[in-house]
Amino acid sequence: MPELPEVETVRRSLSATILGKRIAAVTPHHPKVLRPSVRDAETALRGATFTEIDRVGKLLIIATDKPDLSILIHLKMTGQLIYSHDREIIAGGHSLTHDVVHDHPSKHTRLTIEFEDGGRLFFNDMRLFGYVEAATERRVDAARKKFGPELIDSRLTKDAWYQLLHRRKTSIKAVLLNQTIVAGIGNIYADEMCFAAGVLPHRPAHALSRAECDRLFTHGKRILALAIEERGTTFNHYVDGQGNKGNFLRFLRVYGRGGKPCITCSSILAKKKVAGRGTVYCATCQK
DNA sequence: CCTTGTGTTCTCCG
DNA sequence: CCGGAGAACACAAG
Repeated sequence: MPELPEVETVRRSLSATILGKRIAAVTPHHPKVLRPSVRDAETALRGATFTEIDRVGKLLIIATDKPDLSILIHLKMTGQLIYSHDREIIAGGHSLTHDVVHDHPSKHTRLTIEFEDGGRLFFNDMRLFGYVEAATERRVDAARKKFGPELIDSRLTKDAWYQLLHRRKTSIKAVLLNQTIVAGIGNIYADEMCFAAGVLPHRPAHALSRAECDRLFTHGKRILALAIEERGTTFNHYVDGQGNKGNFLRFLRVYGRGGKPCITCSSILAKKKVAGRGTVYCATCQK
């Protein structure tokens, strides 16, 4: 599942490949992926050049050189954005190589954006929850406003973090997953943060002590930073902008490990639904 | 039946 | 009766 570290990795990898390239053609392979409508988005995108890629939480915001046009992209659960360029090296009139980096479009490719230099950007999404949206500045501003601060934002202080959490009556897991309270955390990192902080995910947020909130703050920042460094977690579908898997899977201590022994105390990790999501935790290590 | 991110809708409470 | 919080539902495919 693409969460903040995965989307940030996609942002960085695509920033190195698609910026400054003019869009020659937009080919939708499924009607519900392009917003606000297939026709409007196609018209807006054709001839545009991507100038900068920003990210808020799990949402990518790509600026263009067209007036009042940005592109919002959300990968949701199974979305992938993969850039591919069929490289042809011509020497002495002969084509020496023709490397097709990826087998695309695949059956889950919902959109292909072709650039004038021959490079192509594929939007794949098995589940069809993700979208590519042509947006005005007004729309982008409205989208940005819905997000709370990010845990990796250096402007977010420990005190402000405590203020965000300690009044909430719902579970700490539901708070961590709520994008309007804190942006970018999904099911994988929520469970990892609770484990690292020694906090049971179903505890009401307002029942957490200052020390427990501080531990969530410190470990949360550490986990997200390390996950970005390791280019994200590939559990099922996630790949970066070049089709490469992330390396953070080997750092996971609880997610996906329900029924297996705790890394710390060897007791069997519990698994149950919290905040409507599958949740793994250690009933011994987490209080 | 399970998996999950988020927008929408419903319910509850003061 | 309004507003807000929180929970439940809808979506989608394998």
